[in-house]
Amino acid sequence: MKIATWNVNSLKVRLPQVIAWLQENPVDALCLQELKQETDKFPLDAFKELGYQCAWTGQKTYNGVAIISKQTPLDITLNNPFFPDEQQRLISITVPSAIGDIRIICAYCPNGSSLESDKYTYKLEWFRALHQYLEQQLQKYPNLAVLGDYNVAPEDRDVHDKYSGDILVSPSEREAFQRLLDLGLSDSFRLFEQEEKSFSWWDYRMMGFRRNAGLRIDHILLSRPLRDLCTECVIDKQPRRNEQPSDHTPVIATITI
DNA sequence: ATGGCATCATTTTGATGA
Repeated sequence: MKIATWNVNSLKVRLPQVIAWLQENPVDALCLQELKQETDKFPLDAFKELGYQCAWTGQKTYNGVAIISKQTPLDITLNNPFFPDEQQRLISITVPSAIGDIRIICAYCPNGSSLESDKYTYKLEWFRALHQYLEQQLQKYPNLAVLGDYNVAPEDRDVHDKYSGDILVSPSEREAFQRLLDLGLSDSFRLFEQEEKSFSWWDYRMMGFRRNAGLRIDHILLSRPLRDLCTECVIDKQPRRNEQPSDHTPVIATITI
């Protein structure tokens, strides 16, 4: 099976690209972030026509997450039960498979803005609560996949040379990300040999993509049983070359079940 | 030091993102 994550930066604007991508890449599950669309505006029919089912939660203007899946999503959980939050950033589903149920979690982690910002405090609190939720989920679901925009570049090799900011790479953010791995999750991209300077996001400004001035902040984390079955993880740069692209591009993991 | 681009909401400018 293949599972993927893509921050689309407005599903309304990007829907034709998402549909085209799914036709080219008929993954079993696609996690979307930054729908920027109210829940009742979700384009369910467009995905149904492709034979997909959906679980989603949205809000006006900001955030919003969805999981598009071939299997019927079961046990849909919106948000984090340990962290009351107006912002729609987290959704979980369960799908059946030959190795038993697989829990798929789609996350749009906060950006943080700057280290001095209240949004940064919120980001770290959000990660702490995510840690608590994943710890509980791992006990319940041994086959766990957590996909999304983490807004953390875990290591220096995940950051282009000229990046001058401290947000997304600060020690506290990296520690928060590492603490998720310490639960027994693996960054699937790093299970395999990869090209140097592999990124999943490029700034719209200053020709970021053309210069490959990017960051790797979109990740697929896998629990041990799924990690052992994971045979590939790739970043698909093609959608970033589209007209009117998202600033993020999809990451895809293959799990050979 | 700042803005640079894109999106959204309400406008001729601001908030947010990363």
